[in-house]
Amino acid sequence: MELSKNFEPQNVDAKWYTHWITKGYFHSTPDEREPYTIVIPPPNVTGILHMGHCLNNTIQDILIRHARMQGKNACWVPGTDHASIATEAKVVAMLREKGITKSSLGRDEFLRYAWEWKEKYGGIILEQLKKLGCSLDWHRLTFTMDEDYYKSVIRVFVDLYNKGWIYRGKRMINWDVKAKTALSDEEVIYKEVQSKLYYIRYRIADSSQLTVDSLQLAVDSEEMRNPAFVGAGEKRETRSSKVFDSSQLAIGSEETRNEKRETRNFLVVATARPETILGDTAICVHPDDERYKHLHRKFVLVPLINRRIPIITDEYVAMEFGTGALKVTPAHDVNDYQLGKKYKLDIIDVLNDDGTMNEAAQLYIGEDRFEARKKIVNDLEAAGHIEKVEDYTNQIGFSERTDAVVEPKLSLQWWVSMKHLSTPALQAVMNDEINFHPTRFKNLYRHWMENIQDWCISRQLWWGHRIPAWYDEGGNVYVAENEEVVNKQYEGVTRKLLSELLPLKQDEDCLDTWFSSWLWPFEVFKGLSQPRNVEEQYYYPTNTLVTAPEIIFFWVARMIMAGYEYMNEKPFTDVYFTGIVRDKQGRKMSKQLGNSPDLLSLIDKYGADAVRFGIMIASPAGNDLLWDESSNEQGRNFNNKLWNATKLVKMWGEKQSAVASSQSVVGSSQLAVDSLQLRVGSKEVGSSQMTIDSERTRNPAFVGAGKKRETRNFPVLWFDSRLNEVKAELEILFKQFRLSEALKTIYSLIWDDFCSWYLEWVKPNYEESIDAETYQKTIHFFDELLQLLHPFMPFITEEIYHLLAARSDDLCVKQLSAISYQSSEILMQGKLLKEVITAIRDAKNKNQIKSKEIIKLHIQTNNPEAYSSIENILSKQINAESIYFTNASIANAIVVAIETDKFFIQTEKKLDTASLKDELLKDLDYQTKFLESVNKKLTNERFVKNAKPDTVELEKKKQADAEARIKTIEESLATL
RNA sequence: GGGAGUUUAGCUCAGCUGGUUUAGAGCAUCUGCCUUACAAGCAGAGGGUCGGCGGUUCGAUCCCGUCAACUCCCACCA
Repeated sequence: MELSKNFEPQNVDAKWYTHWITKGYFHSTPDEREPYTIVIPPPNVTGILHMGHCLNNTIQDILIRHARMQGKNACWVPGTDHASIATEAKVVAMLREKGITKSSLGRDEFLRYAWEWKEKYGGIILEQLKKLGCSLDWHRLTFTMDEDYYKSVIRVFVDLYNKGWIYRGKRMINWDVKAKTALSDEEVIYKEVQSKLYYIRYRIADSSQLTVDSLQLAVDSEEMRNPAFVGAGEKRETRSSKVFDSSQLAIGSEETRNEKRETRNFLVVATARPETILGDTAICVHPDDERYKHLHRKFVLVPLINRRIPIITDEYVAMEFGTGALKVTPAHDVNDYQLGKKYKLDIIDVLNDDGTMNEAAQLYIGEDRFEARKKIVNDLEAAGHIEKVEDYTNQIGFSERTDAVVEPKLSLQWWVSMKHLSTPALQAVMNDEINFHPTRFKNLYRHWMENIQDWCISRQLWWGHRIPAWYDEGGNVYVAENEEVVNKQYEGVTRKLLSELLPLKQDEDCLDTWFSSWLWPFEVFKGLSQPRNVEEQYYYPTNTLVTAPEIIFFWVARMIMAGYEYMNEKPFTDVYFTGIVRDKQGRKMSKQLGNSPDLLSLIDKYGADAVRFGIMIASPAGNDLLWDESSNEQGRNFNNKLWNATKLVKMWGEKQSAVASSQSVVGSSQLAVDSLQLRVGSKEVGSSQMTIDSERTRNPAFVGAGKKRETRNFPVLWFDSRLNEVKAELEILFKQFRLSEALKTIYSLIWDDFCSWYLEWVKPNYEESIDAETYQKTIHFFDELLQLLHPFMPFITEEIYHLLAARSDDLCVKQLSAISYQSSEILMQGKLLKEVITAIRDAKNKNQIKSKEIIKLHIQTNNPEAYSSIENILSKQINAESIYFTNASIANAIVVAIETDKFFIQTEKKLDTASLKDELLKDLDYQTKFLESVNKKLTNERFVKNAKPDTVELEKKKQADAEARIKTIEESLATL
């Protein structure tokens, strides 16, 4: 069969994926083997494969395929997340295009559309994962809103409610005005924004107004902390009447820093959000601020609407910021809200849910907050209330999902108290029951867990798990799995009374997406819906979680909590945190920037293997990677290298097998091997014309006829040891999750050791054929290399595996063989051989001797034995017609020194002695300096006394070697 | 403001808890090759006071301190 010039992945990838699926290799069922389980971080149903997914899932596939080849029962569970906000946003947008609004549809109708959308588009990302080669067990596909899963989420809610850990409370939350929903802190992204700081004059209320000293109430710290107590604007009429002392008004006013400010009549406040002054209910200054001491307990008027608000004092205010006076808008700022609670201020919410001004604002009703801002600035200006406007850079929160500016908003939400849940979850990580890779994420985790905040779990959305709470018209709340249970549970006095009234109404809101995904590691095995079932017992706890560090709190921490709470066991043993994929300039890949490449077109262009290679080659655990398309080229080139090696070996096979089939001897004995040194006439094609010509066979692999067999086929022996050496290294790298390193190691083993050295060493001479034993060994080595590479690049390896020989099995499930003996002696010899070849090639190159040009090589060595098994390879690799051993220096030759041996290259060509001399002098200089540094150590008594004996020995050897080298170089210089 | 990480060749990174010659890869660069598997390749080469300064040590890229730059996370001064 003729193989194409280059590897063409386009036809290969799909063929093998289908084959693997047909064979059921990815499907796992419990058996007697040790399980190795990974649950996929479920991508959003709205998701489209991006570089982050690519990295993440490639890593998981590598781990799973590796485990599968190690003989473990590998199970990788796929699934998708319903992603309430993201999906609802997509569905709303789709409906909008059709001219339909969500509210006009009603909940049930809307959900019908949403499900339809999910069925139609929700599986795209899964198909993309198949293209990438992910060996997921598709029988186990799970969706976070599957019937059983849904019920389990609800059950968990009810359970936590009954434990008293879920409560309903009013609190300042992040409000997404576009999605009209609450956001958790984690869903808010702060960005630096250029804005303006407006200095606004508030007129000080006239002397007939009241003072406010009694407003400075004691702080009820208990109430401050417990969000459950935060009642709706518990306004209290606490202002006592006290006659204003007008004499205080003028005092201190001249001391203000800004003379121009009309302090006598005005108080100036700096704000970035002038539209919120309509919700102001106080002005706050620092109690020690001399500039404002005369204003304590006085009032000001809110511009434009003339609401009278008190001036209060609190140490919270930063004197150096702005004017040192802070406007307090409890409904629209988290800190102001705290102040409002502390001083029992009115709470005036001036915004509607969609971010427009409401009636309470009095002005600009129905206008968007940003529109209102423009208008109020004009109006304030016109009324002389603006003192100045400064440019100002501040941090503004944006919704992660809709990119709308987040509005702090007071609202009634459902919360989970995290104290009880977090304790075991923190311990598990701190005492290494669960291992983080890299370990430094432990610190981050601990810090967060020790300062954990209660979790706001309600979202004002329809797509998701509807909160199982029912209300009667009296405002009473009933929580249970469904309405029937509510009715049953509350039978008796309360319910009897209620049943005569209006029916119960279920909470309109849904649960936060993470409130379902924290059950993922066990609920994919129905650990909660069917407790203690066979699968859960077998697969749980899972082995490795692979995820991005960004969601360590969103998801990882919460899964650990849920695992201990509901399974009494950790959800996974190892957590591998991938880096964040960035572009060449170090920017995070994002839709907005448009710097995220289209993965499918990359796969089309380079093949899945090359893309997998590209993303893996430089992505150490936990470190970000700067991704660049050129890394795919490296992957593609590697594909071609493998492909060409295949062509070479197959070519040998075609020649070899034609003869071997008649001989049918595969290295069964020493004699058989010798007799198999064949040659095939190059021009003849038919096997009948093939000839055996042992005389003419000079396969360099077989040298030193008198040697013991073990030392004879040096390339095979060497590569065998080298391969096993690397296998041992790889085992360690896999244990440490250093997959990028592992790939580099395999890459170099294949490209350098196998292709550049081994294949060249065993390559038959022109028009000769390879011997059967070497050929069989080569196939065997190739198989093992493909196996090592398979987890990283599954498609091409499977393809080549089947091209190399007729197979009854598949590489995908081929079990890795045990690591066998490595001969350090042979490895050392191989190293020497490589060094000598390189040095002599370099010498030829430097002397303008073409590599093809034939030379004579003389070796001066104390140990000619060391060369006996490698000299034939050596002469072939450097194009030497003969190798001689000598005791004396050879005149007019290029001299190369390696350790204590000297190599004299004789050639027809006239040598440039001047440049040779330069080279030698340079080397001499280097060696002399080196020797000095070694001598310095060895003459240092303290070094000899304190250093480990081994180290001293090593230094002594270095000394001896350097001295020998210097002697060699000096001798060589003398001969020139 | 609090915490973490990074800083090694032009670029991207190794260097696994102090001595493997005076630090390694891969890209990129340069030189020579269309050599019979591979020019998306082969054979070679050059390139680094290991961010700065101190300290510990016989010895520091590695340990400690400090400064600097960059990145991320947390907190949010209107």
